[in-house]
Parts: sequence; structure tokens; C-alpha cells
Amino acid sequence: MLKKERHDFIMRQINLHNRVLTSDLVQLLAVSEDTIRRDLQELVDEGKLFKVHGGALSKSYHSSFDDSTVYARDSKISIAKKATSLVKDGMVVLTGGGTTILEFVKQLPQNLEATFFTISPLVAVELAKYDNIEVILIGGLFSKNSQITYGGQVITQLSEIKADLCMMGTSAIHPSDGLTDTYWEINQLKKAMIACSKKTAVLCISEKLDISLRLKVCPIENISFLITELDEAHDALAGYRVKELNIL
Amino acid sequence: MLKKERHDFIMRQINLHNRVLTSDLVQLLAVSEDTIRRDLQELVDEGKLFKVHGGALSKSYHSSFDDSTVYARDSKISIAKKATSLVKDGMVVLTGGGTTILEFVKQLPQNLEATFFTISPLVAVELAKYDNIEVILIGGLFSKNSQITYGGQVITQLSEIKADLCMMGTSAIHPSDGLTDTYWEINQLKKAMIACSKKTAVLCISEKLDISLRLKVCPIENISFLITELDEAHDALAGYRVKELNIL
DNA sequence: CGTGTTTATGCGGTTTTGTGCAATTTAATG
DNA sequence: CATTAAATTGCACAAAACCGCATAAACACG
Repeated sequence: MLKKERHDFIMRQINLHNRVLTSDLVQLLAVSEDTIRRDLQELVDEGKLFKVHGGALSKSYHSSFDDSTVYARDSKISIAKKATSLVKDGMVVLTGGGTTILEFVKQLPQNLEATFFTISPLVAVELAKYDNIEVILIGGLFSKNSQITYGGQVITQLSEIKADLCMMGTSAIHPSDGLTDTYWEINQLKKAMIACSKKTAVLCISEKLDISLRLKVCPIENISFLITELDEAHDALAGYRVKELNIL
Repeated sequence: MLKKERHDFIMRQINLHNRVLTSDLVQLLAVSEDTIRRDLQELVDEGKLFKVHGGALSKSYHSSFDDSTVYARDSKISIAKKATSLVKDGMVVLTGGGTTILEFVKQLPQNLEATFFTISPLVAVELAKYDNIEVILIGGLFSKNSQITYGGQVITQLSEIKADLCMMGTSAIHPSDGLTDTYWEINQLKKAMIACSKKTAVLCISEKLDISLRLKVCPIENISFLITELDEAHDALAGYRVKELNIL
């Protein structure tokens, strides 16, 4: 087994389970602990994962539970500012939840006149601060982890609306695998959100680029805008330059 | 389980409940008390939480503790505590919005097992901190003033549920005029909420007693419980002592 | 081909880290 | 102020990580 193959194998495990134990890898790959450790160290150097005593964790996993209040806030603000340029007076916008979306809402121009549908109570509360925005909160089961509504009722309601633009956060995006997610319910939700919107914008911190998770939401061709904190000419975005997708 | 994973788990619990008990963590994570204590100590060193005898508290909780500025907070807490006695395991509860209801939710027992419907996003977020409570947020137009959902869609959804108990705040209550309100939409909403619940409890600061507003919601006979910060034998409650209405 | 160089891997010994146990000290409560 | 629960401390042990070295395969080049 070649080193590169081992690395790929490890990354697949990480993306699948968010974690991996050194001892497991020793067994699965039938090499010595030292080799595994060196492999992990190299992947760390490439910035692809996070090493801990006993194994390694995925980067996204790490970031999602860390103090999300401050984590990568600057990047998120810069993404949010770019995103506001897509919203014009009179639009009907559908939003998901998450800190990036919340930041986007905070950056909206004060006098914007628009209609917003959202599945996030926190986003709704934030939107309510704008006088000329009509806010419709889509109700349903409330998820304790992601602080959004989900489930069949939400999907049904989504099927009844037609939005000009859908703004959503990302778990992972990959040039060939497209938008992916770990949880079935969230996956279904995102599909429904994209389906009921004319255009979809994905707000995405650069570290979530080139990652794919278990469940596929849609190919990148189904997305209209990819918004990251990077400059639009940045190399990391090369794989995403397809006709349908505008990068900003 | 890796140490980092435990730390993340603990932080999730803290963010969810604002608090965590050492003994609970010992059970949930299946490690010794010592390990948990060391974990907590390390998180303290990282400045992520606040350690106390018996467990730990969230930092934000500690700092935002002095919201004694909130109007009549003591009265509302005392009302909230009384109100929790009405909720039993297995119940389906419907709640409105407002600071009194929010306080009520905060006072619920940690291990309560129940289903809550609510029209208030803030209440939903607070309820989500309880592991064994299922939260359903009723969606619709979002009111900027009262921070609740309202409108036809909400009423339709309410007509489809059947709750054991409805908890609502009060604008005004009067012995002969009953429950009244100023706004048409809120009035309709309250009617619908009462209609779909077997019993209704009204949480009411004493200063809202003996007031009547323009629009009538229902007579006091349609309410099952009136909860104020006053002693149940207090004179101010004399006019409300009717057969159907329990005062506490 | 041979020889020197790089790269990948494994092995032994040492150091660090994580965890639990027992004894003691400290806090909470009636 | 006595009783109990929780926290602290020091210690022991095992697992994991680290370091240096040896080996060998892959590669480069005259």
C-alpha cells in the first residue's frame, strides 16, 4: 500500500466518522504505529485534519463545537458582507440557520424592503429588527443541535413557497461531490430549500472547501453563487469555476 | 472516547443548559470523577467555562446574570415557579410568548419529559436546552413587537393540535370582562390557543388584574388556572374566585 | 552497472500523557 | 458542628507519542 493511498484512506475515514483512532488505523492498514503517526503528522501539516492524543479529528468537527461565538468571526463577516450584495429590494429570500447566516442578516442594509422566509428562530429575531422586512418563520420540529426547524412539516411548507434567492450555510462542498451533509434530516431540508428557490447562494468558509461527507445534497452546478472569504481569483477556488456557478 | 471529544461534549452540554453536573458527566461519558474534574479544570484554564462545587457553569451565563434590570423579574420568577407545578411528565403543553413565559420555561425541572408547542422562537430556543422535551415551533408571520408568530397560518396549525395545557401571559384580566387584548391578531391567536387546549393557565402579574381592554378573548370561566405572584388568599383576587378557576 | 542519495518504514528505548485509586482536605447543609 | 458530598493531592500504571538509528527499497547519475 502506497503512502498516498493510506492518506486517502485516512481522510475518507475522517470525513465519514469525523474521527479516527491511531490504533484502528494500525489494524486496518497493517502498518506500524510510527507510520500512522507520521501519516497523521503530514496530513496535519497539509492542514487536512486535527491531531489529538490517541488519534485525529476532522477540522470541521473541531470548529463546529469550539466556541462558535468567536470562531472565524472575521471571515464570516467578510462573507456576510459579500452576500448582502445579492439581495435587492422586493426580493423574497429564504434562509437557513447557522452563525454565518446570522452574520449575513446583521450586515443587511437598514432600509431593505424584502420578504424573508427562515427556518431559524434566531435569524427571525434578528430580521425583526428591520422595519421594512417581512419575516415568516417556517415552523416544525425544533432541532436542539442546529437550532433550526426541520422535519416533514417544514418540507411541506417549503414546497408551497417560491423564493427568489436561497441563502444557506455549508457543512462541506467539493468540486465533484458537490454539496454534502452528515445528517439525513438536514440533507432533505437543504434539498427542499434549493428546490423552492430560483437561485441558491452558498456561504462557505474556505476550510469547508474540498470536503465531502456522507450524504449528497446537490452537485455544484445547481448552486448559483459560492461566497467565501477568499478573493474570487484564489487558487483554492479553481475547481469550482463552472459556467453555472458565480464565485464571489 | 478521545479527550478532545469529551471536552466538546461537555461544551455542548454547557452551551445547551448553561450548566452541567460532574456526576451527570461521569454517567454520560462513563469515566471516573477525576477525569471529569480534570477535563473541567482544563476547560477553565482555556477560559471556556466557570467551575463551581458540583459541576460547572457557562461563562456567558455568569456574566449575563445581572439582568435584574428586567422589569418585575422577582415577581415573574415567583409566578413561573408556581406554574411549573402544573406540568407533569408526558404532557403536551402549548405556550405563548413574553418574559413571564420565558421565565416559566427556565424554571422547569431539568429532566421533564414532555412535548411543547410554542409560537415564540425565544421560548423554543430555551426549551431546546432540555434533553427530554420535544419542541415544535409553530410557524407563520413573525411579529416584530411581540416576537411571536401570528396570522392565519398559525391559527390553522393550532386548530390541528390538541394540548393538555396552554400557558399564556396576560395583557389584562377582569372579573366580569374576562381576558382582553388590544390587537385583533393577538386576540384571534389567544382564542385559538385556548380552543385547542384542554385546560388553560394564565400567568399574570398582579398589576394587570382588574383591567379591561378593547377586545374580548374569553370570560374567566374558560380559564382553569390563574397564577399571580400574590398569595392565593390575597384580597385582590376576590373577584376571581369562581368555581371553574383555580387560583395559585 | 555500481555507488551515493533520498525516501519510507520499522524497532528499541525514553518521555509524555491520560486515567484511575486511595487518602486527605475542603465545601455545603441542616 | 457534625455529617455528607465533592474537590484535591500524590501516586502508579498503561497507552501513546517521540527520538534516534537501522534497514531497505526506490531513485539518480556518471
